[in-house]
Amino acid sequence: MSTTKYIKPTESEIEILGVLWQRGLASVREVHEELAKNKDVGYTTTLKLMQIMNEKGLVKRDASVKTHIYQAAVSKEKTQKHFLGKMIDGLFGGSSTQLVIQALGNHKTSKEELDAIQNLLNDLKNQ
Amino acid sequence: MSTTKYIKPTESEIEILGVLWQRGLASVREVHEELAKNKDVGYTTTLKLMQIMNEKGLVKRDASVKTHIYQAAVSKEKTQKHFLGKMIDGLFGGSSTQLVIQALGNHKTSKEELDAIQNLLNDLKNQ
DNA sequence: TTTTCATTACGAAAGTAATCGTATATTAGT
DNA sequence: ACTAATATACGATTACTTTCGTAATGAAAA
Repeated sequence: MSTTKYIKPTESEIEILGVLWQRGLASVREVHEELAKNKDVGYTTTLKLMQIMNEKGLVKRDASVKTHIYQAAVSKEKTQKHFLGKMIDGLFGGSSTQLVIQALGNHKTSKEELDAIQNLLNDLKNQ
Repeated sequence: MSTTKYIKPTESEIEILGVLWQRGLASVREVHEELAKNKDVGYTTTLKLMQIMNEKGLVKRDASVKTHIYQAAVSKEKTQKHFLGKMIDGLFGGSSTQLVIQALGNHKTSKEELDAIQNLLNDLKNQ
């Protein structure tokens, strides 16, 4: 039995995790530059957030070098799963199917993607 | 051009909207009793939230009677769409397919539901 | 009419998230 | 060794969300 409790990242924290999931390792500055592409925010704000995330256990860092190097300490899949479940319960009446239908209906999906979903669907049907 | 800007409901506000979407019309007490089934919260808290939601334009109310009657002023679909889009962008790298795969993979889905998705998929393929 | 009861209005506090200015420290270049 | 540049640490502020106590209101019952 695990006593580790789930720490829910905030919206800003998810943005930072996104960069770390993509890069693997990154300094505060690298993360900040990436975020700054999409929004106007100060460097120390990003720094502070990442420090807080470190305290919470959302990221880990190597502080043995001058420029601390960070990495995500929570998995992308687990986080996706958490928020997906939350959304299904809160907005889709517990029906993942409803969510799937909305997601497919509202976005253009390429043939390749449709095929990928078709394959998954076939697998599920044959279980 | 619409100047109406999207108002993002908070988590508690979504719970209230959920009740209103389900019932159509409801008093504060009715909403509150519903919420109280799942969490421990005071009546005036629910009241206050619904008053704030009214100011924000998330709900409308008929105040001509003693017991005000509320209804949602934002559609379920629009709200679902908004949060879905946000989640796809923030957590699934913009790929709705990735989200669909996760959603289908992590939840047991009945044959009927799989068929419903299959039908939608066929429609999309034939477009 | 007076009391009682359910309702709304209001304000303030507590909790959480995000922001950034300033101080301090460390490294690299001159 | 001194200076400049870049980094981290820290505290404080602002904004947003949730909470609920208390007062005011209005309707129904006694």
